Amino acid sequence: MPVAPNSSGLPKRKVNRGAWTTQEDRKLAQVIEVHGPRRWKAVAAKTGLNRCGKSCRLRWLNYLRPNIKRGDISVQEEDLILRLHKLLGNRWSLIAGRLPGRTDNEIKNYWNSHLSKKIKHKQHRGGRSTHMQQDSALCTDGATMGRGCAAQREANGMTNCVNFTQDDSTGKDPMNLEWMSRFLEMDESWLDFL
DNA sequence: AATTTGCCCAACCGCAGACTC
DNA sequence: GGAGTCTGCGGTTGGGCAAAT
Repeated sequence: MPVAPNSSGLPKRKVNRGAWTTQEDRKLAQVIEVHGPRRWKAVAAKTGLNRCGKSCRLRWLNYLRPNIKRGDISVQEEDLILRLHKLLGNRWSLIAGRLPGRTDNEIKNYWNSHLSKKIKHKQHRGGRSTHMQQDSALCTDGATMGRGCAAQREANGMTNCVNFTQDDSTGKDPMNLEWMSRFLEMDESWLDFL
């Protein structure tokens, strides 16, 4: 396929796509080490890999970033994901922020491949006796969940008990899982009260 | 052994909000 | 204040692999 010319009449540089190679990873890590993980367009340019900024950012956040845990989501983590999803809906980045070393992409994938099925299965078997199941049903259906679901909670003031800001989800000062579990238990009793 | 099916996960896409000039 | 650009997010896709047929 011919490369479309840009406004200057020169052919557009072909953007590299697809899986990252170890050489590309190394180069990206080197550039980020020097310039930091920001100004992604500039980072992408400095790597000389013909990758777009978005692609570099994603690769860094989901794979190259230090302290990333991969695979083997523990029972405790799974429980936490379920509870947080119940509270926040498809706000994967916020959920990931409460699970040190986990990425939003990983949690989203884990939810879509494991937990959503688990919940469906449970509902099918055991009816919908708990509010958890009810809430999951509300929040498991593609476009209707996510921002909308969490936004509704916010509108109801339900997430105001804890300040889920972007800053504290960066992993600098991750809350431990026990603390979060305790908070979620509190939140569940509060939901019962409603 | 070859083919089909289903699952997992990395990566891309489109959008919205934040930021900069 | 408005236009253009950048960043971050959630949804979706497609390749690779293993299990099933």
